[in-house]
Amino acid sequence: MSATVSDQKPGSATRPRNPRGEGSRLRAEILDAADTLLARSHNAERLSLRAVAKEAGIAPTSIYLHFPDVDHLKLAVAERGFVELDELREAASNQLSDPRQVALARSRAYAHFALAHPGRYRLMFGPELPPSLSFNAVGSRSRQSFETVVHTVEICRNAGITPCEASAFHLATQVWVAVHGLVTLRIDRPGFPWEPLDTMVDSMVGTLLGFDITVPQ
Amino acid sequence: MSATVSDQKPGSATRPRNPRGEGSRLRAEILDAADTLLARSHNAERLSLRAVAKEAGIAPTSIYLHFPDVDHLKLAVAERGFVELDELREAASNQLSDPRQVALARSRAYAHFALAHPGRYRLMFGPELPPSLSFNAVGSRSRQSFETVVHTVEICRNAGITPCEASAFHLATQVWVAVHGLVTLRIDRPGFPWEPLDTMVDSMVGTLLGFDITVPQ
DNA sequence: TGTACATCAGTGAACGCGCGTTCACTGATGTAC
DNA sequence: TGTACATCAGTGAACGCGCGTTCACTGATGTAC
Repeated sequence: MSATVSDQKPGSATRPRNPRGEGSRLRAEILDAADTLLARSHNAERLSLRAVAKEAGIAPTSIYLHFPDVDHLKLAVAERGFVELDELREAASNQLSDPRQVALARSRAYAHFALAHPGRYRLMFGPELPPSLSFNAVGSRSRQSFETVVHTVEICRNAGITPCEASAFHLATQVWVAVHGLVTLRIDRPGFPWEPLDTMVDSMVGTLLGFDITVPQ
Repeated sequence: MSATVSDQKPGSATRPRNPRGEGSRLRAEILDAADTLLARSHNAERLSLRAVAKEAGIAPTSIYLHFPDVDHLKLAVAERGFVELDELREAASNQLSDPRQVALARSRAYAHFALAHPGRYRLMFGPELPPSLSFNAVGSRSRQSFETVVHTVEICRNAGITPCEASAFHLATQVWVAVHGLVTLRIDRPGFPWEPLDTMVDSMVGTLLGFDITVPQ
């Protein structure tokens, strides 16, 4: 058990600098450290630049090599979260053909992501990012993410499943806000006597989209 | 326009002390100052003991005459919020007899309260209060507040309006989380192309409770 | 009627902490000549 | 082959700020004797 040069504890002061030309590796390390921090203390903790630097084992000033300020760091963390959320929803539904099953599976995947990563979820959909970063502008990651919900609902409509008088945008918005409310309250009020998560997601999404939740597999 | 002794600017250093025996007046002044602060900066601001003291025109230490720590101050602010929310819902529905109209009017009043007082709403339903204050325990103000939703749904069920296979608790929970998701996202993502608030509340609550939204007045 | 004392409604200074950001710097590695 | 210089990947000290909380205190008003 002899200590060697390659022994690198996280947060150790002997972190080796990246080789020339590979400075951008630190950017990923910073974002990883932020995710770690958010995962560790999911109790309403805020992300701070200094805490991220400490977790990454670097000086606070080194963050500025890759982000102009702390808000842009938060933005980058949120954007990585949207990528992961989209991947999880895709993975949960790409083997399914019934549009109803697709809608339910994607909604469940969304809810599971939120409850598995409450800190990241809050950064993505909560009040911590300043509105100046225009996170809900058309074309932004979060809007792209919402458009996949609209698309899923449109497939249901084209299959004649949902009530035809409501627009896909209208229904997608309802599904989004309902599942968002469900997961945020489950995170923030864990003492409430919640029914099982999947049961509630299926029930609410099924009702809002106008189909029964017990569809054949 | 001569200055007299009774000229009391808010935050002035010349705040007169309360008469003997009336020290508890300050408690209400502190809570008023907290509400003012929350109303002024509803952009994700946190309530701080020092900021409340400054707004009330007192020394930070004076808060401790009435609250053991900052969390109990926040708790008191939240509890006043629940009282006001209950009053607003009652006022919005006490002239109505149709159970469907009652359910919709109370839901709309809830949503209006949240959007009119986003800072207070976040304190009541968000992550800012430590779970140790057991805010969702049976019998707490927030649980009492939720029980009124269950009661409203029960009246609908007894009138044969809602689908009979779902329990009132089940449906009330769905209504609560749906409207909560709607108002928090409207607060935190004001750039999204939202449909009118009342339209969305009526549509979601009507769908979840199983009745059409265009009921006769 | 006078006075000592208790109570009440607060205040003021100080503590140690974490925060975002700035500025000047260090020291290794590549490249031009 | 040697050397001056530019670039790159970071660091360290310091700034002013707001935070929650502590401790000892002040000064007015009531009450007991």
